Amino acid sequence: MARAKSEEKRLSILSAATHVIAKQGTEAPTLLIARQAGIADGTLFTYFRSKDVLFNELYLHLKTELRDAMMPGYPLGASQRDRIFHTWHALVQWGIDNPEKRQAMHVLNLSERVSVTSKAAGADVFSFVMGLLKEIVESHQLLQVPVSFYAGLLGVMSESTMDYVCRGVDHPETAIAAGFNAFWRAIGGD
Amino acid sequence: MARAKSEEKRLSILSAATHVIAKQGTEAPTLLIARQAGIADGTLFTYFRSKDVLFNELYLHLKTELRDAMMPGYPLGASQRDRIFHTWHALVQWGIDNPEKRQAMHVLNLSERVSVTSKAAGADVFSFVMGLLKEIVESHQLLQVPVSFYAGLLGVMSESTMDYVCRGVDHPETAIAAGFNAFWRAIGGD
Amino acid sequence: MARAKSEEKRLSILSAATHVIAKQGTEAPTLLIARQAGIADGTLFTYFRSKDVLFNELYLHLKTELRDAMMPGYPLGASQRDRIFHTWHALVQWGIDNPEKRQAMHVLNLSERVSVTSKAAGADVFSFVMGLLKEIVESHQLLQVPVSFYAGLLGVMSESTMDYVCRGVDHPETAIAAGFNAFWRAIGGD
Amino acid sequence: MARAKSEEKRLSILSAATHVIAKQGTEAPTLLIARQAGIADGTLFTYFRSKDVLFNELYLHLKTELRDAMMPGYPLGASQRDRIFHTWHALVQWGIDNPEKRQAMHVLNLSERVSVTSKAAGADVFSFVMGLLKEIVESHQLLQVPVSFYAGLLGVMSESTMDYVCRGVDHPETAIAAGFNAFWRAIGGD
DNA sequence: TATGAATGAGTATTCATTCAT
DNA sequence: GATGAATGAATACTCATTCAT
Repeated sequence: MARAKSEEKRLSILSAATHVIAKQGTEAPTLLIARQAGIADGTLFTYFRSKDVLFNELYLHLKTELRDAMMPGYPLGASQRDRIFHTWHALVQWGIDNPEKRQAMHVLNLSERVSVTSKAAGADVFSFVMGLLKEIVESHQLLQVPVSFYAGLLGVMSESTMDYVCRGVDHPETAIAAGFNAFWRAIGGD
Repeated sequence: MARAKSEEKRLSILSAATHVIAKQGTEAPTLLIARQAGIADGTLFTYFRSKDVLFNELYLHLKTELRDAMMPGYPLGASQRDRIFHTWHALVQWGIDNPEKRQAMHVLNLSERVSVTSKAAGADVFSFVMGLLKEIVESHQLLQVPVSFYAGLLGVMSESTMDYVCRGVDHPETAIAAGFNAFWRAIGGD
Repeated sequence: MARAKSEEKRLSILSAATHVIAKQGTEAPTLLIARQAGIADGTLFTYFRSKDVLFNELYLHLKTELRDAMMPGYPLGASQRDRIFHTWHALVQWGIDNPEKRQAMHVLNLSERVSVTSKAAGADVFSFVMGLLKEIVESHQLLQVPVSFYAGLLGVMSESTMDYVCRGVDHPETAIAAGFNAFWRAIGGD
Repeated sequence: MARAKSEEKRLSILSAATHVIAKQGTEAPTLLIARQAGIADGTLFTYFRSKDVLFNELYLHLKTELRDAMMPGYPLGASQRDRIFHTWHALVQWGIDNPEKRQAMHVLNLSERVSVTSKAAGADVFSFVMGLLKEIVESHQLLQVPVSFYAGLLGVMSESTMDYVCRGVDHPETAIAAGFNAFWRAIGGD
């Protein structure tokens, strides 16, 4: 069998890895991840051939989960602003609700251990956002630089907003909105 | 007297460390740094007591260099837009001209090895920018969130711009300007 | 279940350490001990958390073994002379039969790596000898100095005797007896 | 020149080495010895070709000094007991007065770094004692074992006495005498 | 399949000794 | 001769991965 027995165990390893990576980075020993998952050191390697494989799979796992969190309630027929706001809000809310997952994703993004291929696959998650952004940016005539540049801004500006909220803030919704407004202006809105 | 400890050698270690950290991260062996600097393994430790000391000193060294690069030509009496543009331009230009230094600084910023003290000292570099931003943001009445939030945006949006340019682009100045315009709009400019 | 941690392997590490310490002292590399024990470098540390832990455990292991060698055949109801002679003989005989263990114990006794706690525990081995010596010394009215002084003499005079025998001698029993007679006279016997 | 310039500096290195070895053993870095002697690290090696050479020379230096301390006031025509007591007293007194030198000598005696040749040369220091002991032991008819055995007893029993006194004692002379009496009885005196 | 003992390559730092100044 | 920077071999311990049980 290509994949080992218990799916539950697989998930608990991914969850343990998220926790450990968020706290200690990618140099944390696999032993810690195994302990956190409640399994023996060696067992980890029946589920993931190597540490790098684990990290690549975790990266995609997290990206997928994030995408799934961004879908529900998407207002298909609404205005550009409402649609991109929904995306922004779902993204930031997920980050705030799952700080360890966000931190782990961030660390993995910078790690050499996650392959270019995985990173490319992870970027696809945002492909649907690209379409929306393209529509907006074109209508705003901001095409000196490609849409991917504005997609990048969405990424880092939302991260900035999450960081700010996570540092402790009285009214998260105000912050989320302020962040969005900055982004909306940045891409020529209003 | 014996050979004096050579400032030139010290700098070549810092430079080697920049190169190696940019490529491999902070877990790269000191042996590689020494080799890159053209010295013996042990010699590194006559210049820096430990790996951590080296990394902390390098961090401040890079921050200082960046600050020095942002000063010349600052248009003291000019408009808000011109002043913040000068800052933006110097920052982005330095990053484009010194991709390894930028990457190393980024890695060190995230590293546990660089102490909170060093990071605080490094942040002071941008204190003069804070003043300018405060002036702008207040005049634009964007105070639902503190100025530090917009300072964060300056950081990540300029990084985004540098990444974009470094990925290879025909007209860097266009990209730098496009990035600035996005930032300027984000902070309420028009 | 996985391989159980083998008591046999633990003992072979202790034995290898005895050999190496006797030859090279406590500064001998752990690599040598591992090689001598027929295991991999790193395996040593699954049995003993650190070099110091190994040395402390070895110290107590040897002390315990020595005590066990001194017990059998102790003539409970015999004269003072016969009882202390039995002790002397067992001690010297063990030292002659186990020159490496004796040397290792000696080296460990002087080493900073063996904790005060371990040394105190090791000293308890001789507590029963202290009782006997006290009885003898008091009956000989040699109390200008405390019994511990004469216990010290027992230690160094028996060591001296072992050294002498180990240097190569025709009739060990004659030497053992001569050494004992000197000690017996030293503590006021006869 | 076979020997470097300042005899004073040579002596201060020997003195520094005594101090450092007594405190830290023979594994103490030469850097510490140099510092203690008030000279540069490298200078030590113009006076002593290597660490081992330094230790061998120090060993003989200390042995010689001890011999010199045992000579004055030797009662040539006196009784056996008085002559050996003088030797004993001088020896123990020197040890009490110079605990670091005694400790260093002890450590060097056990060290692999001091050659067999040096140790043999060091033993010669006691050759004059051997003559006296021979005379006594023969007259006491204790010749089942050679005189060297009783010389060994002199060494370890006097060491034991010094240890006892150095541990802190109210009347050193009483202890010195008690130790001597034990030794005198051990070699058949009465 | 699960376990955890066994492996051995990898790494920061120390230190005796050399040698440029 | 004196200095102390330069050298690089040496060493305890860690950890990803394998494999006997």
